[in-house]
Amino acid sequence: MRVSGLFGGTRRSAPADELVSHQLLLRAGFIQQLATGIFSYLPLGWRTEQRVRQILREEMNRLGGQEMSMPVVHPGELWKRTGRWDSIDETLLRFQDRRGRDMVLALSHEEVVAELATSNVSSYRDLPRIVYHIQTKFRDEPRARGGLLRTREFTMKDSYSLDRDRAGLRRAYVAHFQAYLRIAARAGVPVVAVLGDSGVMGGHLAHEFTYLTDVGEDTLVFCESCGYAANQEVAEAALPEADTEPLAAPEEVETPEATTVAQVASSLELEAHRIAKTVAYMAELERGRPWRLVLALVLGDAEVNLAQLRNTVSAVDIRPATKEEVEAAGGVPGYMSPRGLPEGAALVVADEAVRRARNLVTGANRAGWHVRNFNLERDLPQALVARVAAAGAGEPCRQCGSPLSVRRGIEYGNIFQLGTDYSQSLGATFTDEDGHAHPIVMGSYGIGVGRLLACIAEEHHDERGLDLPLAVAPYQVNLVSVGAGDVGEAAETLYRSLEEAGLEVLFDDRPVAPGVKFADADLRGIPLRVTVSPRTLAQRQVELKRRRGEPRTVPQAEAVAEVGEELRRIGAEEAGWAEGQLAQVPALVERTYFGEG
RNA sequence: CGGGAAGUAGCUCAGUCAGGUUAGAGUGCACGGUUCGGGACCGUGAGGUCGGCGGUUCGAAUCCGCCCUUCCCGACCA
Repeated sequence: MRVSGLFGGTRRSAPADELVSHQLLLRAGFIQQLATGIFSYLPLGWRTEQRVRQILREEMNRLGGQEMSMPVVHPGELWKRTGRWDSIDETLLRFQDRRGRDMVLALSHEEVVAELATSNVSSYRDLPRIVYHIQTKFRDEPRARGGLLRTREFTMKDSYSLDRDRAGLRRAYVAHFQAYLRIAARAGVPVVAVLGDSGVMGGHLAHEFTYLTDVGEDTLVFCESCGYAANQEVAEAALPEADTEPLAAPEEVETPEATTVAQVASSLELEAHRIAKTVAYMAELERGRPWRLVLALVLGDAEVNLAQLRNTVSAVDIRPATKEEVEAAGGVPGYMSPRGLPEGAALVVADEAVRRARNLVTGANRAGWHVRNFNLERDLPQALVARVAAAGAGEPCRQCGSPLSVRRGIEYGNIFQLGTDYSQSLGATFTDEDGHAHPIVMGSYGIGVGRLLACIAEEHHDERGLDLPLAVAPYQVNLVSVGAGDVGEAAETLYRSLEEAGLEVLFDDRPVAPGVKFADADLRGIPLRVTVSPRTLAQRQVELKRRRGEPRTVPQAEAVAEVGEELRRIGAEEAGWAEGQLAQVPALVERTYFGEG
């Protein structure tokens, strides 16, 4: 490809306050935004996307996946049958066709796969199967952000496993677990696997594959000592021992101006974890029904784990309550607790650690007052008890007791053990050897292609621009001619020779100053630059330079061979790096819990 | 959806507080010339419903109201 004919050039500037990786993808002419969270891929970006897709295909095929294609537009009816029409909020984009029928833009394809299975799988002989496609998804996210990090329209590689039992599901799950690590390694992105939330996909066990970076929007909890790793949404710290001190009688105590945990702790001269903190939320427990006040009770030094709270009360949606909503239920902000609220005013969920502690301090629902000697089981027997406190840095690991650490990351893919929820609601069954019908056991596995691209850009750039791995770069070689005349002809000849040798070349043939070409080459991040100039030509040589390496010259006559050799070296180095990343996989699989079977 | 900010040339932004000639810069684009190994220089030129609608005013990019769009921070996910 000639730069002179390329659709989409580079830009000198990009909007401020965007992620660096996003700015570079914009400036390099890889992507362009059309609307919030909706992007076009320009030719260079598209080629990189295709490279990533190729890696996905190879790894999916390798584990026995069969590529296919499923529709983007689904009848709403199908989603009503699995309940997701009601259980998913506005993230699911709904509309009607000309006949007034409900339709949805797919945000994943569990329904369609299960529906396909009803007619394409009938016997245990038709199992196991793994199908996948790489296709557009739409999720009307409340807030798209960070360029490709979080878009509304995006490409996902989603695969689905169909098995007769949990043992089969476990095999497919482990195969994907390994493949996802391989894919990231091949794309040049270091990732870790963490326990994840099964969320709207339903199901039981889930892992997420995360690129660790401070700009990530996920919070992960790690134990350096035993390797426990989980998204904070599902992370659990070790539970404290149950208190054994005798229950004391409740006693109101005046705490003027003490509306925060810190103030109460200091005013009563006690530690924060001796306080039962109440956090108020409003939850939509059933679609279309009025929202309900939900009070979460955690120890004073803990934060509420919203995902866990949401799962505990099976909420469709949940958000922090406003002061007005708290007051409407009879609560006094700053001094609130579920204790003493009118019967049924709120759904109360207490953290297990609160249940185990005795004689805590909590709000009196009266301005300026708290209560000593609060005991959950005695004073609030109706409260639900669950693990709704978030595991934070420094808390003891549930597996080994070592202090946990917290980091940020970008989730590029995840895997779910679905079980039989979808197959049961859509009637996807198979017949076993004895003629009995059973629901098919399903798994689902997703990778965000654009998000992976964002991770690649985040990992591979410097102040000059992108520095892409050969495995995903839009072209292998960036040929640059400096000057016209003989140089131009020599460059043309080399361009043809490189292409004839089967190499993918971006040829900057524009009649512009060398500095412009070099700056653009650096910005686009193609791994190998080849320069033909009067200076090199005078000695019958051309220059080879890796994106971040030192230039060297090679004889003009051997240029094609030298370029091929250099590309092989780059490829070998990347493969070596990937092997290093993957060396730990067997141990990781060994110590990772994948469920029974 | 809550909080904050912004919409002016293809792009990045001044100008708006304090209303008043023909609305600016840099960059990009076109043409000419000089250059030719790190976004070089000189000249000429094209390019704008100042996000939209309404209001105030002799007069609105500027003040007021409503709406739309976009970004950032929170609550949600590949």
